[in-house]
Amino acid sequence: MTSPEFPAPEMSEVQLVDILRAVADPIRLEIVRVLADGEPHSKPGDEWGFDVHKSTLSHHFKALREGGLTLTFVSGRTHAIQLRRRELDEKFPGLIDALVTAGQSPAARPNSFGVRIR
Amino acid sequence: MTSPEFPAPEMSEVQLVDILRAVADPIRLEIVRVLADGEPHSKPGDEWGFDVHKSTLSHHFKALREGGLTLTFVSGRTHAIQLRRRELDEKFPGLIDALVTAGQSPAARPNSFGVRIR
DNA sequence: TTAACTGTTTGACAAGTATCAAACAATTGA
DNA sequence: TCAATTGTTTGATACTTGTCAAACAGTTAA
Repeated sequence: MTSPEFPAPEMSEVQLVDILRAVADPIRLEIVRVLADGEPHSKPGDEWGFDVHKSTLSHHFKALREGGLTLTFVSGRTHAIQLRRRELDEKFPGLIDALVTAGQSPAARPNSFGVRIR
Repeated sequence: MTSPEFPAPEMSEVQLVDILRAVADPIRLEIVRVLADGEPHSKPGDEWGFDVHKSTLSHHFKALREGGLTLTFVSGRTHAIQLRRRELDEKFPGLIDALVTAGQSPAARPNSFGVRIR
């Protein structure tokens, strides 16, 4: 079963600065970029490829959740994490996109038609 | 005369995380929002309306400059600060816009940090 | 030259944070 | 029931950071 989420703030209480503090870390920023599709991702430490202890990774997941960026679902003894993409896009328009897009080559960036130049 | 800028990094060396760390502070975020027009602004502490010591404000200006967000110009005994808007928009499309646009209703904002001048 | 002005730099300090390691809790499988 | 699995929590530590206060440096005015 997928049930008791870990506590996360209401989006109405989330301030822009909270979001920025949460992503102002290389590891957490990379996590957000991976989660950008808005789908749930399982979070076994191994698959992320970060060279940090599992407790450190857990600390970062907590920072993202408490910063208002993600939700955590528990399913058996595994957990899943999901970016609150819809809520974030509504309250902070363009922010997640900017975080994901930044640094990519211009050709890889979506244009106004949502289509990539080939 | 307007001349010796303080040292600022080349935009090619600026990482997204540096930018995010620089704006992940209430005072610096507000400064960036004010500077968002890309024009030079004089920086006498009084006009910003923050309730911090002048040396603290100077520290924040330095953080923005070293983070790659701003340039500082010296003119006589006054200084001016300017957001590197064009460069930032090119390298991090939509980011500054998102920071300025994001969140609170315009009415709720002018001083959402509760800080005042001393 | 001397004093006032504008802002930076340095020093000190409290608070926050990224990290590892070990202990812990819940679940699943044998 | 017992052991393995998955991830969190707690404790310790080193590092970073936001802040004030005081000293400093360059410029302008008297």
